[in-house]
Amino acid sequence: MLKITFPDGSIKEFDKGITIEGIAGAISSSLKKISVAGYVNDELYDLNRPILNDASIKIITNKDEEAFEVLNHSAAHLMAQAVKRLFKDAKFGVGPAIREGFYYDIDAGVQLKEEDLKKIEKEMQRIVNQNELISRSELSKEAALELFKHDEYKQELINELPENEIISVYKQGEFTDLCRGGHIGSTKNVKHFKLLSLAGAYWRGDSNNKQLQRIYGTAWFTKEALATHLNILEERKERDHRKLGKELRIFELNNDAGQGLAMWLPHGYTVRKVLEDYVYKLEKKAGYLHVSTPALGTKRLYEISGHWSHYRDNMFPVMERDGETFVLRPMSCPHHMIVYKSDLRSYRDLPIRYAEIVTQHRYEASGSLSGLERVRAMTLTDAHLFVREDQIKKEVLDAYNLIIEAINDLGLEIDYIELALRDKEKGKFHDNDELWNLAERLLKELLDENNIEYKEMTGEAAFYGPKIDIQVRTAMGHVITMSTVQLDFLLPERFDLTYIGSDGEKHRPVVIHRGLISTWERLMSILLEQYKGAFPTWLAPVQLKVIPVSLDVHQTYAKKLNDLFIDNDLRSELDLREEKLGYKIREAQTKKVPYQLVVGDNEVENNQVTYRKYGEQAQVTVDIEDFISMVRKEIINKSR
RNA sequence: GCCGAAAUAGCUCAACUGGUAGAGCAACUGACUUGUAAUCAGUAGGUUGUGGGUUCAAGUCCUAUUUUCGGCACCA
Repeated sequence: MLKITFPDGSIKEFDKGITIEGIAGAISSSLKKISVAGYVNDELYDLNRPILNDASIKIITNKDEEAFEVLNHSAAHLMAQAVKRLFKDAKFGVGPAIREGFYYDIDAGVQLKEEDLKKIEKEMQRIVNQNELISRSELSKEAALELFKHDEYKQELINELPENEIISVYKQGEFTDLCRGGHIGSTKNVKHFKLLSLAGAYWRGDSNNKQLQRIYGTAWFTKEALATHLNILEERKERDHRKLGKELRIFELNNDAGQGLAMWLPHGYTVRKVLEDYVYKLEKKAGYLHVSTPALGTKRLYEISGHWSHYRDNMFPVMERDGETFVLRPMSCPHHMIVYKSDLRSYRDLPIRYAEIVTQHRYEASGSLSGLERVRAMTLTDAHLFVREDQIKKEVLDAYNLIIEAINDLGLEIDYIELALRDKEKGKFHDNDELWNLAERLLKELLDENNIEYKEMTGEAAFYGPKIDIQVRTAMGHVITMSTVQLDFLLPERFDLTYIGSDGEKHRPVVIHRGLISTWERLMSILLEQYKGAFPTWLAPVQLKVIPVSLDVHQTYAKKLNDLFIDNDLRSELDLREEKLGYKIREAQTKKVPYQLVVGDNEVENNQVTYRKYGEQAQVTVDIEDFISMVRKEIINKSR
C-alpha cells in the first residue's frame, strides 16, 4: 500500500500503481470527470501514470491554469497523429502548448495547404472517437534514438539531452512521440478544438535552418469555452489598429509614399501632439534637458559608436556628398554623445539627462512590417542619461518609475518586465567581460532591491549593454516592448566621454539609454487597440461634437458654444451640415467622440447644454460652465 | 528576408465550373429640414495591384512582379 498525502495534509492509502485518475475516482466520480492531470511530489503526472511510491499529490482539474496547458499539449499530439495518418512521411519538430492554444512544427514531406487543416481536423475527431489511451513509457537514450531513427528532428533533440537522462515517450494508438508530459489520459478527453492557421517556422527558431510548417490550434474543455475564445479572436479584428486607423482617419500607409512609412492624418497628429506635449512636461519635471539633433549624420559617427559594425543591416544605404558619407540615423545615441562632449563636464554636473523627440529610420525586414506596429520611419521620445557610477542605480530606478507613471497614465497594462542579458556564445555583443558583469549585476541588484519581478532573457541585450524592457500585451494578444532602460559602459569609452572628478582627474561617465513609451507609431497602434478607437477624453482627437437640432433656429447658439469650448482649450467641432439630426448623431457615435452635444430650444432658453457621453445612453442637461469644468477636470486627471 | 494566403469603385464586399464587372455606404446634384445611431430621388465613380502569356473570350487559368494579411526570423 502507498501513503498518499493530499494538499490539505490528510493521508490516504492506495494500492501501489494507483493513478491520479484512480485517486480522483476514489474521492468522487465528479472529481474524476474534471481531473486532467496531477502533481506527484511536484512532478507533473498524467492521469494514468502509475504512482509507485509514497507521495504527496495535487490533482489538477479543468479549472486549474495548468490544465489548459496539459489539454493543449495533448491536442498538439493528437494533431500530430492525425497529420501522420494523412501524410505518411511527416516528421515532427516541437509541439508545445502556448498561451492561447498549441502548435506543432511539421515537415510533412509535401507542402501543406490551408485546406488540409479541415482534413486534419476531421482525422483528429476520428482519433478522439477511437478513445486512444495516452500512455507514458521511459527508455534510454540509445533506445530513444533507435525509436526515432526516421525522424532527424527528434534525433537532434534527443542527442542534446544529457547522457544518462531517462527519456519519456507517449504513445496513443499507432503514434508515439518524444515528450516530457503530462498528458490527458485519453484522446477522448480532447473534445473541443479548432485548427487556426498554417505558417512557416524555422527549425529551432534559427533562420539558417530549414523552415518547417507550423499549424496553430486551440483546445478547450467545453464547447462554450471554445466558442468564447473563437469569439474573442473575432472581436480582436474589430480592435485591429489598421482597421480603426482607417475608420477614424488616424494614419495612412501608401505604397507610392513608401513601404512602412506612415503618414499621420490630422486626427492622428492631434493625438500625437497631445502625447508629445504630455511627455515633454513629464520629462521636464523629472529634470530632463531637451535637445534637437539631425536625422542625418556621417557614417563616421556610427563607426565610432559601433552601430556601423553591429547594426548596419538595419540601416538604409549610405549617401555620398562632398567627399563625406552620410547615413540616415537609426538611433540617436551617437548624436547625444556629441552633445555631451560639447562642453567640459564636472562631477557636479552629473547626472545630465538629454531627451529628444527624434525621427529615426531603420531598414526593417519587409516581412516584419505591420501597420503602425512596425514601420521604417519612427518618431519617439528618446533619452540618454550621463551619470557617475554611484548614480547608476538611482537614475535607472527613476527612469523606470517615470516609465511606469507614463504607462499608467496611458491606461496600458504591463505584461512582464524583462531583464535582457548577454549570451557570451553569440558574437554580437561587445567583449569586455568586466563591464558586462558589472552592468548585469547592477541591474539585477536594482530590480531585486525594489521587489520588481522580472524574467531573465539571455542573449537579448543590446550590443553595448544589458537592458530592462517593459513588455506590454496588446489587445490583439501581441507582446510588445513598450519601454526600455539600458545600461551602457561602452559608448562613453568609444566617444571618450569624460568628466572632471572631485580629485581633479578625468573619469568616465556611464550612459543610460531610455525609451519611454515606445515610438509614436507603435504607441498609437497599441492605444487604438486598447481603447478600440474610443480614446479617453484627454487623448481624443475631437473631444466635443456640437450638433444643433435645427440649422435655422439653433445655429447661432451652437456656434457660440463651440467658440466658447475652443477658448477653453477643448477640441470641439460643430456639425452644420445640411443633414438630419439622426444622421449627425450616428456619425458622432461611429467616430467615437467622447461628448456629443445636441442643442435645441431647451438649451437655448436655459443657457445649458445636453450631452451624451460616448458609450452611455443617458442624456444629461447641465449649465455651460459646469459642463466645461467637468470636462476640463476629466482631461487634467486623464480619466478613462 | 523565409513559408502560406490574398489583392475587384474612396470604404465594406458580390460576380457558379472562363462568357457584357455589381451592391451598400461615402462623394456629387436636387428635394426635405426641431430632439439622440442612417430622409428620399437622381448622377458620377473600374484597363479587376502591375507586366507578360494561354484562349474565340480572362476578375476567373498560367507566369513574373509589387503590396497586404497570418506566422517565422529580426525588433521600438
